[in-house]
Amino acid sequence: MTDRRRRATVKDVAREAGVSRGTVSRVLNGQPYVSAEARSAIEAAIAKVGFIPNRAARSLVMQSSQAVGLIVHEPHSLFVEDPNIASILLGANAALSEADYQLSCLIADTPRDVERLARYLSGGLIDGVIVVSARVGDRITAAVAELGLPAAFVGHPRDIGSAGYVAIDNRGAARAITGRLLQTGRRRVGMIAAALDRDSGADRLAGFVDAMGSKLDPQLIQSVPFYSFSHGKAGMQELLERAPDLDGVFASSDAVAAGAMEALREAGRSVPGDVGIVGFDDSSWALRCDPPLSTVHQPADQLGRAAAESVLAQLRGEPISSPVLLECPVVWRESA
Amino acid sequence: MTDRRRRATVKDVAREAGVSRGTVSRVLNGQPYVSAEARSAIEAAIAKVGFIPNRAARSLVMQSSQAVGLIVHEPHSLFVEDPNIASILLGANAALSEADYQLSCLIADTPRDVERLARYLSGGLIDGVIVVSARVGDRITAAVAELGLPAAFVGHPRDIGSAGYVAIDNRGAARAITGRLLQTGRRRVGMIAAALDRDSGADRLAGFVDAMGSKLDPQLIQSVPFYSFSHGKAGMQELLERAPDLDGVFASSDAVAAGAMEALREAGRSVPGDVGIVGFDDSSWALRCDPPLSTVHQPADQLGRAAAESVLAQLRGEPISSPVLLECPVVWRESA
DNA sequence: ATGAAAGCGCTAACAA
DNA sequence: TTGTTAGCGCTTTCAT
Repeated sequence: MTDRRRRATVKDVAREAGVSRGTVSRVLNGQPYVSAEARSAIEAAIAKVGFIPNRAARSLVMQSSQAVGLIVHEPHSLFVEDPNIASILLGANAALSEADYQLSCLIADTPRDVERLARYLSGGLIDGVIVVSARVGDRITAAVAELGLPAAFVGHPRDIGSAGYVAIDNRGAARAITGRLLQTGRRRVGMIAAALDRDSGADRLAGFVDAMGSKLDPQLIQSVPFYSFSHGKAGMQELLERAPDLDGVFASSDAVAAGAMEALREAGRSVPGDVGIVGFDDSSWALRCDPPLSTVHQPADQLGRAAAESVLAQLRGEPISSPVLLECPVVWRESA
Repeated sequence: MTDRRRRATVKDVAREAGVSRGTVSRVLNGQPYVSAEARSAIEAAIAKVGFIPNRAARSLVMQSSQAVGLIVHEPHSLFVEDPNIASILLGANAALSEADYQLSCLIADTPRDVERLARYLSGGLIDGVIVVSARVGDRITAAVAELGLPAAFVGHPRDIGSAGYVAIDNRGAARAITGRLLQTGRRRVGMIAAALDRDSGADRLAGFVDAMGSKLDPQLIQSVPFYSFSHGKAGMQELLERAPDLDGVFASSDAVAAGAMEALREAGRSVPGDVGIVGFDDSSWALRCDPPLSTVHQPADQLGRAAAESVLAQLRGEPISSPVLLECPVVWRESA
C-alpha cells in the first residue's frame, strides 16, 4: 500500500459543515430537500477538506459503477493492425461519455486474461459490456451471458443468445461491390475469402455468391484463414495458378487486397488494366495501394456508438433493442 | 437496474458450508489456518451457490482494486493511426496479467473525458496508472500527481515531476540513423521535423543536429505540426522548393516519410537514386512504402511492459525506479 | 429539511 | 483453527 495520506470522507465533510452525513450525501447526489445554507456550507466544506467520493463505496451500495467495459478479444497481431478497433473504441467512448459513463477497455489476449477478465466482469465494477470480435464458443461470451450483464456485441457470432448486437451489413455490401465490379465488364471474377469462421468473413462470401448468381465458378473462390496482407498475396497466387484468365477479384479486406495486388504485380498483371480488384474496410491500406483501392467503407465509429447506446438503453431498463445493421457505402476509386 | 437475480455473498457460502464468514474469507484469500475439512466444505459451497466475490466490497476494505489504468491521451486521429499504442497496450497487459492485475485502458478524447477521468482515477477503483503520450500542462498529469497515484509515463514530458517514466532513446536513435544516411555518401541532407512540442519530436531533431555537426544547414530543417502522411508530403514539398539539390532526408516518422516519398515521386525524384530517405517507428508504413523504408525500430511492447513493471514495483512499495531508456535498433532497408 | 441508524459485501483484529 | 465483531465510505429509509 502506498503511503497516500488518508483521504477525506463524507464524515469529514459533515463535521466540517456541521451537518449530518445524510445531508452531505444528498447534496452530492443533487437530491432535493436541502436548505440553501446547508448546501453552501457543504460545498465549502468539500472544497476545504478536498473531498473526493470513493467510488468503490458508492458502487457497493448502489450496485452500479457508472462504467462500461469494452472487451477486445483479438489475436495479438490483429489488434495491432486493425484500424477499425480504435475507431469503434472512440465511437463507444463518445456515446458513453455523453451519458457520463466511463469506458474501460479490457483486452483478452491470452487464456489467462480471459479467466481474469471473467472474474473481473462479475465483480460489480462494470455495469455492462461491449464485446468486439467475439468468436463462436467464446468463454467471455459465456461469462457475460451467465452474469446477465447488459451487453452489446459488435458483429454477430451465432451463439450470443438474446444479447443485442450491431453489425455492418457485410453481405449486402459484398453484394453491392461485387455487382459494381461486374458492371465494369469483367467476365471471370474470383474472390479471396478470408476468416470464414467469423461472421464477417462468411457473410462477405455469401454476398459475393449472391452477386455472381449463375455466373459463379466455385473454382474462383480461394479461402484463406486471416484478413492479412500475406494471406492475400498467397491467395492471389493460388488463384492465378488455377485461373490465369481471371480478370476481376473481390478481396475480403483491404489488407488482403493489398497482398493480392502485390502478387498481381509480381505476376506481371496490371491493375486495373488486366484485372480489376476491390477490397473491404476502407482502411488506411486502401489509399496506400497503387492504384488506390475501390472498397467498402465501414462506419466503425458508428458501430461503437450504436453498441454503446444499446448498453446504455439496457442500463436504463429498456428491453434489448433489435439488432442494428449499419449500411456501408461503396467507395469507388481506381483499382477497378 | 437490471433484474439480475441476487448474487450469493460470503454469508450464503458460510451458511451453506456451516462455518463463519471469517473462515470463508480466509480460504478466499488463500490464508493459512484453515482445516482441510472446512476448506473443502467451503469450496463445495462456493460452487453450489455460485458465489463470485464482489470486487467493489473488497476494494472498499482493502483500499485497492488490483487494477491498473492505461490512459491514452491522444488527439482522435492519431490514436487510430498510431500502431505503437496497441503494442504498448499489449505489452503492459502482458506484464500486469502475470501479476494478476487487470489492465483498464481509459481514453481521454475530449475535455469532458479528461474531467470524468480525473474523477474516476480518484475513486479508488484503480491502483495505479500508465500514461501514454501525456503533453506538457496536461490536466491528467496534474490529477495523477495530486492524487499521489503510482504512475509511470511512456515518454517524458518535462513536467511529470518525480514520476517514473520509460521512453525510447529518441535522440540517440535519430543520431544513429542520420549517421548511417550520411555514410551512404549523401551531401545535402535535410530533415522533416514533426511535433516539436512533444519530447519525441524535439529529441529526434536534436539527434539529427548531433549527427550533422558542422555540416548542418538550418535551411534544410522543415518543421511540421504532426506525425502524419499529409504533413510529411507538404513538408517535403517545402524542402524541395528551398533546396532542390537535396539528396537525403530524415523524416521524423514513417508516416511522414511515406508522405515525403509521395512528394518526391510527384516531383520526379527517384528513391533511393536521387534522394535517400529514412523514417522512424518501423510501423506498418515502412514495409508498405515503395521501396521499403529504412527506419528505426521502436520496441513498443517493451515500453508497455517496462511501464507496467514500474507501476507494479511502486504498488509493492518499492521506490520509484530510475527512468528506463530503451534502445532502438536501426532497420536498414532500401529507401536509403 | 435533517439526523440517526442500518446495511451494501467483504476483510481483519481479537477472542476463544 | 475458528467465530465474533468492527469497520471500509457511502446511500437511504425512517423518524423527527
